[in-house]
Amino acid sequence: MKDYLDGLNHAQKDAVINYQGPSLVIAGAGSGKTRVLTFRIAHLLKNGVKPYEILSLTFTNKAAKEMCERISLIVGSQTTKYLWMGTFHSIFARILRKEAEHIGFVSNFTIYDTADSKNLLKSVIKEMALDPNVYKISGVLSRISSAKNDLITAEMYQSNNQLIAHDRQSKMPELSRIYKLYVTRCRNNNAMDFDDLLLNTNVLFRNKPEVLEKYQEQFKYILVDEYQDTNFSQFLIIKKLSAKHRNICVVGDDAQSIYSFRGAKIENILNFRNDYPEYQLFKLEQNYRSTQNIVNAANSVISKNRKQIKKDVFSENDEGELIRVFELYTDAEEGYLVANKINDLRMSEHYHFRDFAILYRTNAQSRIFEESLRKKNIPYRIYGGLSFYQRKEIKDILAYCRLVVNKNDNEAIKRIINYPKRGIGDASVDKIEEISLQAGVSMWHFISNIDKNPELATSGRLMKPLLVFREMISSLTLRQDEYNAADMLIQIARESGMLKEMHSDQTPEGISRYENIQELMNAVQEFVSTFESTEEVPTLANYLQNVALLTDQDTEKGENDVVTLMTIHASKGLEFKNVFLVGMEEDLFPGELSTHSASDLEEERRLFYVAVTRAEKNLVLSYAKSRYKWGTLSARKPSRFIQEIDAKYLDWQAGESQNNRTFNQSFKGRTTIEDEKFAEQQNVTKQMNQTGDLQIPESQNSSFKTSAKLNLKAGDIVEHQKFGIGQVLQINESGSNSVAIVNFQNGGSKQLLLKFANLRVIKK
DNA sequence: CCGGTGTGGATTTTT
DNA sequence: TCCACACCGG
Repeated sequence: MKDYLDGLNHAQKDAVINYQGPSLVIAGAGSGKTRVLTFRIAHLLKNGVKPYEILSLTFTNKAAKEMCERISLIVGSQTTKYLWMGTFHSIFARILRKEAEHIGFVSNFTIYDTADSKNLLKSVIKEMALDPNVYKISGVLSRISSAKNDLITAEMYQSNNQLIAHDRQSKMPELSRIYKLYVTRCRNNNAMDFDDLLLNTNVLFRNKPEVLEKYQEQFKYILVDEYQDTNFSQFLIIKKLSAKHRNICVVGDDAQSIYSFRGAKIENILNFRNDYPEYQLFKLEQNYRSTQNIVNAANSVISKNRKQIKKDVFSENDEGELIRVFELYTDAEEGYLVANKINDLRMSEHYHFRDFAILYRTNAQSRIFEESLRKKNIPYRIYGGLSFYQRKEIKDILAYCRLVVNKNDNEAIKRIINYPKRGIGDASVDKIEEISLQAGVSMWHFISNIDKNPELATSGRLMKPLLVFREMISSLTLRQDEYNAADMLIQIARESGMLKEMHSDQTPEGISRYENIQELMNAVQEFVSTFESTEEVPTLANYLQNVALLTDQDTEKGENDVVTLMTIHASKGLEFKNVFLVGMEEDLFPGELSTHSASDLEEERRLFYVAVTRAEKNLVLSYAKSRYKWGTLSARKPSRFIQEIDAKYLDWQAGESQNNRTFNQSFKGRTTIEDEKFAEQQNVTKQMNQTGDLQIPESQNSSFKTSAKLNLKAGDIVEHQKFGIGQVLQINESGSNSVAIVNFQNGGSKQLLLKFANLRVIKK
């Protein structure tokens, strides 16, 4: 008996040691899925399989990294280093770079993220002189994306009568041509979008059987995590790669398939038995995470779905508390309740803030909870929103890097040719693009030859800045292999003028931008340092290779003790001692979505299941009987899914304080709570208390947007959207701009350019 | 380069 | 209703 297997239960162990042939591991929520996956790989390695013969695919970098670390603990990091472990996109990007010439790309191709794709698509639609109100960027892009995920190339699209008919019916007959031109432009730019990484891998394997064979031979064992979330394109890659050895292990839970809107096909996991008839089935059914009540309640909901693989998830933990359902009158009341409950539980059970999560269906729902948490001085962190790599300043500086590495990247050049401003205006950029497109060359090619064709410079004024720009980029390009990525980044930041631009901007936004650049530099420095013991050189090109595939979660900082707010989608795979599932009204969640087919309903039910199974100890469901949406207050009903939970697991409670509180249902304003405590808060003299904290009453009519006309004076208390509460120390008038120096509660004093500041006045 | 005005869109989003 | 954006005029 090998000791490293001892900690596994029977089912887990079975799934680990039977590693030959196709395996389907159905892993119920909280059943130790990652454990099985890591131990299975470790077990393969212990049984003499070479690390480079193992291909292990995940959906997030975080999952890959975590798994790698856990395997290292068993077999050592020298071995795991050679595993092919990563996200679908990063692994196949790696293969595509290696084999780029087989499909007509250059190895240094740029990976376009969604924003890049949108920009490109925008200019395609403009180029084709189509009405952008008819051809909406996001709609068109999602059509193209789903075509790609179904492996329908532009050529196939064109000759697919059904699709063409559909487009004609939806009044977008040009979609097929847009798709084609978009693909052409990507190719011209030597760029691939996310979907291309998968599509082109399929194309590569289809067109070059000898290449496919090479990888089929190499990857003797293939493992796929979260198999229920794979799309058709991913499915086919796996199928092709595993065709030779047929040692494929897929792990997942059909009950947690919640990404169909992104092309995920639950059928992939449901039909595994048909694709690999000789498969072995392993079911992990013991849930180690949650109390019996939570597990049983979750089961009672998901059992109503038709499309599913039968399993019997159970818990041997304590029976636990009943699930509490709170019916409240308004969202403000809901926020108040959640904040109160967090404090109560924290006091009575000694939980940390990080033991709490507030989960909701859509990001927009977070606001009311932010407010209520802030009022009670409960620290929190919102996940979602703009990711680090999506920030303008980061995208800008990376665009410089991209251009240095890939001269065909027109999207990059357009982004930074006049940033910081150097006198090459929009009209000139359009002209340059037009001429170079007609000439069939990249914009960079045109610019770098501008002195040979001076007559092409649209105006004499343009020549000089173009030459300066060319000189800067050329000079950086020459250096790119001499210096490492970190040094290059600094040089780019300096020589482009970006650093200067950032530095001179002393608004809080400007300061934060500067800090972001700094943070990027740290990340690059870290990347460089991982190369220390290797012979490879951490060039800028190397760094750029996967940067588009990084997301915010990968740069996660050390975890603070804070309450977590996120969407249910984002919570997948995580667990919390106490979960508040809020906004559980029918129209938000769900049943009455605009499109409600039977399978949509089932997916919503799975989403609900995912949410419920995040909780370990306490689960609170809440909904408001009335809620503002788009400015209108209307009556709400509880989500049908609450009723679908077997009633014996529920503890219904009306608004907690009906005894000592009266509810104002006249709905004037959003606050309808009128209890002593709250009234007290309203009357609190708005000043700093001993600890320097502020007790802030909800101000009724002030909003964040009228900052330009605030007329602040020293001594005023203000609230900034990002920086929180502070007191104005001083106002400086400089020309037409007023600058306030504000002392913020947390984060010291900052200068605010009032024009830009998202301020509201708390007290004059 | 700005500020004012008009318009359209308002699920979820691991890559 | 509330936000981001495109557009226009000074």
